[in-house]
Amino acid sequence: MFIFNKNQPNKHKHTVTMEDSVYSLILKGCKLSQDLQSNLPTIGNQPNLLLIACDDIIRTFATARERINGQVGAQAQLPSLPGPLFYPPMMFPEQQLQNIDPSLQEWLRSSVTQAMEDVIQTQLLADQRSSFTIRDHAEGSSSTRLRGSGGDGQAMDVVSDSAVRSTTSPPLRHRRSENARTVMVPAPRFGNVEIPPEDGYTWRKYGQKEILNSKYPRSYYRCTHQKLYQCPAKKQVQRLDNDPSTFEVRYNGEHTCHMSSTAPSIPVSASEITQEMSRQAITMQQPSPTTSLGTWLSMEVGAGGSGRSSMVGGYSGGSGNAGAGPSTIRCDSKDGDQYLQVANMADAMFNSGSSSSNSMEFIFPASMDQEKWQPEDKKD
DNA sequence: GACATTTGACCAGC
DNA sequence: GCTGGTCAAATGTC
Repeated sequence: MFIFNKNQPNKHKHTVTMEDSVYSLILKGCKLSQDLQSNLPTIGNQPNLLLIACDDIIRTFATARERINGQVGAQAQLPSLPGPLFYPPMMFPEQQLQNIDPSLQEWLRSSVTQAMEDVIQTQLLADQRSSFTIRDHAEGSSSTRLRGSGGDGQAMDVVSDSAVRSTTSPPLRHRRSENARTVMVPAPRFGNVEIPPEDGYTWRKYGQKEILNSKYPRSYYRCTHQKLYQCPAKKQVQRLDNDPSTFEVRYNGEHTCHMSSTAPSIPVSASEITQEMSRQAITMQQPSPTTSLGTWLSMEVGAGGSGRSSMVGGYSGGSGNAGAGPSTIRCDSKDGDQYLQVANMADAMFNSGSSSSNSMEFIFPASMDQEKWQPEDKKD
């Protein structure tokens, strides 16, 4: 992989110009976002100004995207990529990072995470107004079956308890919470397919039970912070007899742990999972304010890809494994690496779902071990 | 040592 | 008494 070297400005002049332009555009977009955030208190109630600011940001990233796409099209075809989640950890070359305004770095570190959570909250509100909401068991609609789409392109159904019972389980007799919510979650296509995808909260398994007339056992989880914050949230996970590739995940109790100032601040309800999965799976032809730029970029850059999107942040099991997919994906195209990195950076910034801290690590790793950045052909 | 999972035992609703 | 849900000791992992 070619690394931009300020000390040799004439070397690889053309490449540097082109790539530097893409990087500059993305950094400009970041700067515009930073400006917008700082100006929010004053222009937050002025839709026209907000629109202009958002358009500028979108236009900047769209231009970057066009250049990336143009360069990719003129070069060797990049390998097929399943989606942002499965990208190998990407870092900007250290020299590139040094070119980033320190204040911008700091903003990216500290603000983007909060901004993304704000976006999620906003989308949640919109979600709650839309028809794509989960039905509480108490509502008791036996015909409720809402179809979303899983992070890897698979469908995810949200069904009421009664609907689940009528199709997959014997009649329930007792101890079912009136506020229980059931989500049908597809098993990951990669990695540990025995466990349903990460939903943003950390759970501790406290039991497993063979269920009568069911081929698969039911696992019982409670919130990891139950003791610390008296968080009552629980969930039960069971594979469907007639569709082993689908998990029935039943949520009982609301998370209260995120209300604590020291507790995780990512409120993920079942409807958020639904919303996030559907958002990830949207096939985007044009960027829009609601478009996940990273996904959009990566889908375009990953020419010949499967078109499969994925949950950013991925599945992380209790053992600390990261990602449900292949742990590494080799990119044979040296030049392609840099475009993937650009896409990954954008993805980490705008498509990060629940693992925002990891996303920031993507962009600004705590330890900039340059050896890790060695191109494949320079390792060993 | 802290925290997670596993698994047999126990409790309680039906 | 059957069954689902939970407890808690044993065990594993980092």
